[in-house]
Amino acid sequence: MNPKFYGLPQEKQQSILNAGFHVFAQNTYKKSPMSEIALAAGISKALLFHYFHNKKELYLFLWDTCARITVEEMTRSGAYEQTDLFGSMDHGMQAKLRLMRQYPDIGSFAVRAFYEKDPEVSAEIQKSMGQYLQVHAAKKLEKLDPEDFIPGIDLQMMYKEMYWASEGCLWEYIQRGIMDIDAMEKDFRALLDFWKTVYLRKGREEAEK
Amino acid sequence: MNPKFYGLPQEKQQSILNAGFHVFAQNTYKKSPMSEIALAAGISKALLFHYFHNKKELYLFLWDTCARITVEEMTRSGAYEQTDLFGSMDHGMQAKLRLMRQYPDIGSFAVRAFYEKDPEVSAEIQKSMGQYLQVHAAKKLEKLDPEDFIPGIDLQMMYKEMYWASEGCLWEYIQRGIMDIDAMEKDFRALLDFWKTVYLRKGREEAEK
DNA sequence: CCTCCGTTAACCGTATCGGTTAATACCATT
DNA sequence: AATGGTATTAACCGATACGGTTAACGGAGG
Repeated sequence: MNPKFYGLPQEKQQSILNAGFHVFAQNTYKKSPMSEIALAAGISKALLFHYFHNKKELYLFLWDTCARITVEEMTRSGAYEQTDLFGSMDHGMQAKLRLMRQYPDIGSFAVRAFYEKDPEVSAEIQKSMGQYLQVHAAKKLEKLDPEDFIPGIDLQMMYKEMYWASEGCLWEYIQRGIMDIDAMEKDFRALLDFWKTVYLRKGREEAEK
Repeated sequence: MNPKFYGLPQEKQQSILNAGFHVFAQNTYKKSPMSEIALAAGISKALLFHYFHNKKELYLFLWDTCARITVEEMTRSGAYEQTDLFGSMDHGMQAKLRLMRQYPDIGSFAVRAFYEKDPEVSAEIQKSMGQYLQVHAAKKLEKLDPEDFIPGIDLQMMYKEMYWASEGCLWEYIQRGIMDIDAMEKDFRALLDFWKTVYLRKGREEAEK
């Protein structure tokens, strides 16, 4: 990959990244044409090939960038430090939303790339994704104090359920293709508040009044 | 569309449908080649063109079939008659699972087709989807008796949350591409049970013991 | 006027597309 | 064995789209 790419104005860099995320998110690797990416980025195909010597290189660069900025944003948001469950979910989602504001298609791209089957890229994707996802769920659960929650609740199930609900909410927007981040934030806030009144002992007591 | 298609053995018909669902679910309409569908269905491209005169016809046929069998399965499962909320969700998901067992990619196809932008098909998709989704949520909520649920709960939010969670759970499987329907059913059952203990007044009382 | 450099139009060889055609393979009837 | 019909396909067609290259354009600095 041509280092001159980093010399580009930030804005141009982002529009190229976003064009790549967008096109690769919609179709298979093989069926995502470089010409389409160049068009979406507002540059010529030749120039795109000037910055990235071939399609594979661009694809893997996008993948690495995607992983890098996600981890960056996550740590910067402090999502990993938070001890309070809802607090850390809040920070995490905050980070995700900030990301999606800058790179609307980064989520869809990440999922597609992760499950991409094309032998030209799949191996390297799988190899490099070590840190990228999860692991945190289990550790997060251990630290929870059951006393904070309503009696008898299955905390693991609760966590899984919350995760699915936020993913489901996210996907509703992603699929629709309308990236209204503000609306997403509102929805997610509502979810968090709802969970607090339902799952937290304290929340329950207040709601019953 | 050639009526001889219905003369085919059920098994062959399904394999063609599934091939279509699969390929069209993975890529845009324009970038989903007929040859690939034929290959996946185990027939020649020429024969596929014998049953469906052109790509557009096959696509719209798949869409109609998708809508038809979904409604069929839903009504057959009795999901629409049920008055109890969890009961109707149970029946509904049961129907969905049965569908996905027969047509693993029908879900992904439906979503993609619904949001397809290609002018060659998008208009007709939008036109014909009248009954296909929603409407039921609002009516279902009106019939709920707040006395059955824990006091102070926002029923609309609860419903939305449950919907998102099941969608999120579903998508996790769909995205992964491994259609382990039995595992999905188990997960969904667990969700339902969890919700009952958390949201239902009766469930809460039992759990607190 | 020259040179450098970001940028692109135009090009190249090849692969793939939607769709057709003419010929096969198959099978029941005579 | 010859016949006729039907299911199925290999081979083909013109058009287009692909990844990647090249030669040239245009503007800024000297």
